[in-house]
Order: sequence, then structure tokens, then C-alpha cells
Amino acid sequence: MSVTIKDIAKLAGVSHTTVSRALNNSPLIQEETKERIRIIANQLDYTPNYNAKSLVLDRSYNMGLFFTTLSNGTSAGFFYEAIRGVNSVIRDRYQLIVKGIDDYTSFHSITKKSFDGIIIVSQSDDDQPIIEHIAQKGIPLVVLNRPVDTVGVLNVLSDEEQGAFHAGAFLVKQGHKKIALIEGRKGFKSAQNRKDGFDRAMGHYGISVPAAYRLPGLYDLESGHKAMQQFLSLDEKPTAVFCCNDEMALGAIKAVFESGLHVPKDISVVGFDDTVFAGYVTPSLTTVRRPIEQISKEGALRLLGNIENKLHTTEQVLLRTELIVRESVQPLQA
Amino acid sequence: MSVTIKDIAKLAGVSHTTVSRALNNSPLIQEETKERIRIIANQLDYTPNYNAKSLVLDRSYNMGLFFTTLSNGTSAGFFYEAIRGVNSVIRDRYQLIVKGIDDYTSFHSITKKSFDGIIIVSQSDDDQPIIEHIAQKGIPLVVLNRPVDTVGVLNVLSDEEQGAFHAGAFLVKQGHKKIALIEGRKGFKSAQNRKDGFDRAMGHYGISVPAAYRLPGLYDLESGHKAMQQFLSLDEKPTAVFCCNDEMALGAIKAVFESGLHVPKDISVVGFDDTVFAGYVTPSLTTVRRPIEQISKEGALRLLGNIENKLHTTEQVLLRTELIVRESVQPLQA
DNA sequence: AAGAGTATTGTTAACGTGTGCATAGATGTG
DNA sequence: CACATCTATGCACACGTTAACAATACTCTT
Repeated sequence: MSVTIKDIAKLAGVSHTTVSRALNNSPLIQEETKERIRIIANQLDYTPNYNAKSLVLDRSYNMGLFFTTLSNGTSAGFFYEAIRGVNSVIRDRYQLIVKGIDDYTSFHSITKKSFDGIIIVSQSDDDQPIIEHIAQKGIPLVVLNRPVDTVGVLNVLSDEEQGAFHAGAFLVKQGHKKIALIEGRKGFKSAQNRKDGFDRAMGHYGISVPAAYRLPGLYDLESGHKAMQQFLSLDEKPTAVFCCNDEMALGAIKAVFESGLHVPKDISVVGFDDTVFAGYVTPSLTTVRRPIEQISKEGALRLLGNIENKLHTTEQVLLRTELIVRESVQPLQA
Repeated sequence: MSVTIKDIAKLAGVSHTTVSRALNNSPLIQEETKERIRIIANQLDYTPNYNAKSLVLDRSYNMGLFFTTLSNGTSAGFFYEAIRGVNSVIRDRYQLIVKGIDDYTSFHSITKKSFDGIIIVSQSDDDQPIIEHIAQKGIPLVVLNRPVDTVGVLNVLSDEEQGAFHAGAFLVKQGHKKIALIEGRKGFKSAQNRKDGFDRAMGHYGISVPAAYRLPGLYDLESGHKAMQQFLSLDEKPTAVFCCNDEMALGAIKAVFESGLHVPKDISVVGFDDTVFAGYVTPSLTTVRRPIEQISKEGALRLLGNIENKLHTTEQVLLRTELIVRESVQPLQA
């Protein structure tokens, strides 16, 4: 069928062992023998059988890239950037195997033999069982995007607190003093972090935020819309609103227009996430960008480091977010 | 280290051959023996070593999903839908290996041993070499999204001509008679197909499209913007414009607003592709949706059929597009 | 010139699984 | 009861590769 090292051995008049060593550039083999064997291998268009290699070397050349879900809810842009980032690091060193965690009925088949390492892009606490399963099996692992404190697990994510701080600071620097907040979904760590960052900014600049300027949200269009309606019904309306994600910001903007006012002329709005549509809506959205691609690059890089040096680094890495300034915020001159 | 069939054999007091047969549910083995072995296997938490299996069975359990590029230009939504579609069919039968074709420096490593089948989501003629390499190696292959006539290759794509026809027909049915066209990038098959479909619709309903109502485009924002400006400078402006993709439609809409007119009140606009942002822009875009997810499902399904029945079907399958009606088109009452 | 050391290659077994053939026992048949 | 047939299992090898150990030839030292 296909060419094996034994075929090459015959033609070269050596043992298959010598061929194996030659092709792996072992120092044991004479340089000219190597060269002769390489030439024959090329002529025959030899490709090693990776299954055989895997069997004896006890590694799979596979890198798992697992998402919380492929079928429900992962946003396309998020997904795309994550794969791009990881792929740019992995390239041809490993095969990139993409999976949705919710496609697994049992983690039974996830073993050290089938994955040299695994990258989990986690978007939910529900990923905890698989994280523990993988950690317990001793497979090198990095969890991206969500804080995790299982021992022996690398963790790379964006510093959302700091991102929200900058967003808040930006509004203040634009002259805003009456700043409201639409919070994220209760119970989500991201919601807490974003709120904390915002509060720290307000504290830092000595801006006080009355209770009426704080409303809970659910991270969806609807809740942003409703919250903004409430702000608009106040006697003293805020001049700027920080929404804990872009979708709520969109809903909020809609509410402003419906009330006959304008963004950013009458009210400025800031979002969080820099979702794909953020640049396309009118007005385009000023928002905080989580560096997903960079996170996945960094994560893949560190995982590779762990694998190849047989380490078990287990740090948590926070990457800085970026404030994307677009049209939805206007400086306040008053 | 990890549990093998030999370990199970010892515990069960049989040969490893019997264990192998039992776990593969061979009819040669007595039912009660099977059951006994299964129980032991479960207790030991046995997982077969797929590398060993692959070696002897001569199959990899790998399914390749190749994109023209991961790093430049593939749109996130497109990418996401393709993976979703394929994944929903593949699930746990194969590992899904995602690759960018432009990451390959040599196709040398793409062999029958390493991929049981390959799905190419093709966005460019440049993919031809890899398609031929795979076909020549005899690896089961399906090419999605782009017409291909290499022999022995399955081909699933959307019927863009028909999609454009419906878009055109829709405008006519809304009462429009002065309909203009912004074409796609010259040389792209999609550009030709979309134009053909549009023309067929106009012919079908007896609408004539003067030369001044046809302008070339480059599939980008800029060219859509420019073309619309030209239409607006005409004495007799069109009442509707069909843009061969969404980005150009966006540029066109921008031009309309800049001239002080409104979409859809003064001019209706239709796009093509249903890009992620189509639903979020203002006004939201009426457009033609290519069923990428369905295409990839259908493609994966047929590829699987070929692999499992050892067939070499080589048909071309066209799937219907869908007209997504949103806000950018207004009926004309005159 | 003999022994030690070194450079290069070969022999053999191993990784974990599946399968063709042989075998032993059970069952049927005339 | 002798022989054929069938059922359930085991033996031995194969898949393609790497690696520990063995073997050979050559060089150097004294």
C-alpha cells in the first residue's frame, strides 16, 4: 500500500531502524547515510504513519479545543477569534480538534492517549466537571476566558474589572458626572467584575452614583431597553450610561431613540465586549474589547510550554482589555 | 499505566482476543462471556487506545474540516455556521480537525491514514491544488460553498442564481419598476451567478434595466457607497437597488443617508449573504441568506454516506437560499 | 600488536489492537 | 458409535514505528 520505512530500508540496503533514526535526524547515524536515506524517502514520497508513531511514542499529536457549546449560544465572533488565536500558535505541531463540551455524553474517551493537551474556552460554570475530569487524568490543560481555581490548571483571561474601570474613567474624562449603570446578570462573575471596575472608577474620580442610577440587567437586549426607559423617566436623567455588555447597550440605545432623544447627543452609551455588530450599528458603539484572540494565543503558548518542558505551571494570567472609542459617547461641555 | 484489553483478559481468565471480540460485540463470543467482560471493562474504566486501533484497522477516526483561510478574511459567521453544521452530523463518530488551507506549506502530510474524510469549505479558486491532491490520494472528499468540477468529488453549495432571482422578484412584487444593480467583484463565480439571477427575474417580469442602472462593485463597503452615489446623481433615480452582497448594501445605505434621503422611504435596498450585522444595522437589511449551516450538514451527511458505504458518489447538490425580509425595502404605492 | 574506546549499524522486542487459522468441546446425523 | 458440523475460544502474527541492547569495524594508546 503506502510506503513504510521498511521499503526505504530495502532500497537503501540498511535496516529499518537505521531509516527510522536517519529520518529523525539521530546523531547516531552517519551524515552521508542520512542523506542517502532522505533522498530515497523523498523519491518514494514517504509519509510517516502517525498512528504507529503515536502508539509507540505515547502521544497523539492532538490538541483539543473545547467550547462550552457549539450549538447554543457561543457567539460567532468569539468562536472565530478563539480558533484563530490558538491556530496561529499551534500551526502544524498539533492537530486542532474542535469540540463542544455539551456534545459529550461521557468524558470517558478523553484520555492522555488521545489528547496531548486541551484548551477549554469556558463560558459557563457548568464546565467545571470536565475541567476536573481532565485535570484528574493529568492531561495538560489551560482554561481560557473564565476564572477557575482548580489546582494544577493554567488560566488565562481578560481583566474585566480593569476594562470597566477604564470605560468609567473615559466617561468621566469626557465631562460626564451623571453616570448610570446597567448591571450584568446576577451570579455571573463577569457581572460582578464589571460592576466593581465601574465603581472603582467612580470612587477614584469622586463621582457618586445614586441608587436610582443602578439597575440590574440580564445581558440581553430586552433588559437593556427596559432599564434605559427607567432612567429616562427620572427627573434628573443621567448624561451617560455604562452597560455591562453590548446587547444591553443596543437595547438601551433603542429606548433612547424611541423617547425622541438621541445617542450620543442627549445621552452617551458605553457597552462591553465589542461584539461583531458593535461597529455596524448606528451610532456605532463605544465599548470594551476583550482580547479573545490574544487570550487564546497566550493560553496556547503557555500550554505548549508546559507540555514540552513537562512542567505544571498553574498561574492565572490577566490580559488587559482595550477601550474601543466609536460614536456613542459625546464629550459634555457644560 | 492505563488499562488494556490484556488486563481485562487476565481478570476474566480469557485471552485478549476474546476480550477484543467481546468489546466489539462479535457474534463469535457467547453472550454471557461478553457480559462478564463488559462488566470488568467498566469496572476498570477501560478506554480503547485509538492509536492502536487506527494502526491495525487502517483508519484514523479523523474528519478534516478545511477552510480557505483561518487568518485572513473568512467571516466569523460563515465559519461558525460551517463548524456547527458539520459538528451536528459528526458528533462522536469522528474527531473534527479544523485547519486553514493557507497554513499548509506542503500537502504531503495529508494522507489516507490521517484522514478518513475531508470537508473543504472553499472560498477561493486557489483551493484547487489541495482539492486535486486529496482527490488523487483517494481520500473521500466533499467541497462546500463553491462549484468544483474535479472528478470524483462531492459538491454541495447554495443556488445563488435562484436566490438573486427571488430577491429581484421580491422587489418587483413590492411594486418597484426602477430597479438598479450593484454587481459583485469581477471574476468571482458568485458575482456572475447573482447577476444572472437578478437579470432572469427582471426578464421574467418584463422589467428593463438601463445601462445606467448597472454598476460594477468590489464586494466592499466603499464600492457600494460609490455606486449608490452615482445612482443618486441620476435625473431619474431608481426606487430600489439590489446589491450583490451585504457590505455593499451597507455602503449604499450610508450614501443614501448622506444625500439627505432615507432608506427605505426614498430608496429600497436589498443585500445578499445575511451577514451577522444585517439584523443590527438601521434600517435592518433585507437580504438573501445562504444556508451555510444546512450546506455543511448536507455535505457532511453525504460524505459520511460515501465513506461508510465505500461509494464514490460525485454529484453536485444545490440548496435553496432564503429571502430574509427586514426593514430596508418598502412597498411602492404609485 | 593487543586491548580499550568509539562510531555506526543491526537484532529484537515493544506499543495495543484485530484477525486468519487452529483447536477443543458440543451437538447432530445416519 | 463414528463421523461431520457447529460453537466458542486461543495462538500467533500483523500493523509501522521506536529503542534497548548487541555486534561489528575502526581508531587510538601504550
